[in-house]
Amino acid sequence: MKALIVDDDLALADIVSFTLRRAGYEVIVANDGAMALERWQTEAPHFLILDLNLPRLSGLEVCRRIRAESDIPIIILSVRDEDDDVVRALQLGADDYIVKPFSPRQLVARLEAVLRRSGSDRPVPDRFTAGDLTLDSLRAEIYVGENPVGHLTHLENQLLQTFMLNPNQVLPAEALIDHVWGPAGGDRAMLKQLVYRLRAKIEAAGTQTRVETVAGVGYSLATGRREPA
Amino acid sequence: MKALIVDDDLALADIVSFTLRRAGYEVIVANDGAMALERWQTEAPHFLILDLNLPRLSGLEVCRRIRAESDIPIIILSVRDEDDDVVRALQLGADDYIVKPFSPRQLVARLEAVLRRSGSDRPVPDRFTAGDLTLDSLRAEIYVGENPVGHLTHLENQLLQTFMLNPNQVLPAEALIDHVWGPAGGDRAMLKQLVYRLRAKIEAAGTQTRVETVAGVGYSLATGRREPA
DNA sequence: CAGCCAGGTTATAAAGAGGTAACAAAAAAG
DNA sequence: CTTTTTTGTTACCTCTTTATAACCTGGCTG
Repeated sequence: MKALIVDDDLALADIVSFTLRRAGYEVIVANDGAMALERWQTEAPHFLILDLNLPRLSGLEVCRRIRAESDIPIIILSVRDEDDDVVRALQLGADDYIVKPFSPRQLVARLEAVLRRSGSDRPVPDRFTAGDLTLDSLRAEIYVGENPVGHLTHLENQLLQTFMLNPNQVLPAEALIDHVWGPAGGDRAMLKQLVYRLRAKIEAAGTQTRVETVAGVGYSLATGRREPA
Repeated sequence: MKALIVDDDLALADIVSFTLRRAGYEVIVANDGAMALERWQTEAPHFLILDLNLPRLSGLEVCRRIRAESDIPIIILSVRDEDDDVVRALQLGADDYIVKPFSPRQLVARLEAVLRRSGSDRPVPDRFTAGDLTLDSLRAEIYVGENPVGHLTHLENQLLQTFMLNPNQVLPAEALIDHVWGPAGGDRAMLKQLVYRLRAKIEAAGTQTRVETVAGVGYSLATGRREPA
């Protein structure tokens, strides 16, 4: 997820930049209004952290112009905390208004609240791939390439999903049982049975990917490629 | 648009209440946490203004419980302005956090920013189309092309509308129940029945569009066209 | 070599999900 | 206040999914 930080105070921009990077975002910086618009166009960031007091083009104006064309989340970060400023910025379409000096933790929390609400936060991934096999965990459907080749039951879906989150790794039986049935929900006999049925389905699908047995320990999803060291 | 204000300080609740009413909102008040949940259930407000420091059930707990069942906008209004409090509230799913004493103008501006972002401000359009089937949700009338081909009941209308807002997507049973009956309002048996009745009507209408079952998950409205990747 | 695991296979039973239908309660219409 | 429509409830049936048990196999150990 890519952030565009707009601030003419380089030290400030650095702090914000550092904060967001640490929170796991990619960061681009612009130092004035005109540059902000340009970067916004060329870089297509996912959201903006915008100072109001900018050379060349005011923050409010930047906000207005971007809002005219895009619905991207915009968070204002400003020294001014007059009611008028806040209200005007929000009315122009900003999503939040934070007054400097700001708390990094709060900035991130507020940002994530806005992202959550805007729907641009990463939705829980519902599609997994291992080797040539793909699982659509929402539909519980498996594919080889583009072709649907089979339908899984709840438990099979759950199990394959666990495998795909840890491909080419040996997963102890206990861990698998926990992931599929939850704690105190399953036993080895049930897992054995489930593995058997899952194997039948993915073998019928005609894929390289297999569930391998690791005697005495558990199972592992082999993608056919060499396992990374 | 209906607000639920939750605050044990009656004077404060009155001020907020007055502010929102003047801004054109309908207002309901609750004075403690338990009452808040009850009112939320019975009154189905469009958003919450929530104090944190409540008798009987803390504001955070109210927030958590409501978030477990609903996506309704929640704005926290609290005297506490510790970073920890703000961050925790936002992480629990609150949309904004305003510190008392608050500015009425700013409260309204922030509220409206959240409502805008949450999409609850734009009126639901009253005409939907999916494939060759059209729904006039105001009249609860369905058409194939220009010809009216059937009349739906309230619930059927609600359900089809939900489908048409997300065509060709798998909608989990829970989500459908929520949209049709609201939180804590329906169960699978009722949904099953409702789907059965809706299917009868749209099948009788002679359309390509169908409600498909996704076993173990929910349903999906299939328009007959290829689904977008 | 006999016996005993662990794990694969097969079979069968229990549980559950979903479609259909009929009916009763509640709400709306007249 | 009666009649009609809508909604909720229950029951039944079928098909799928899941659990359980029995059996088979091959490797390992005493």
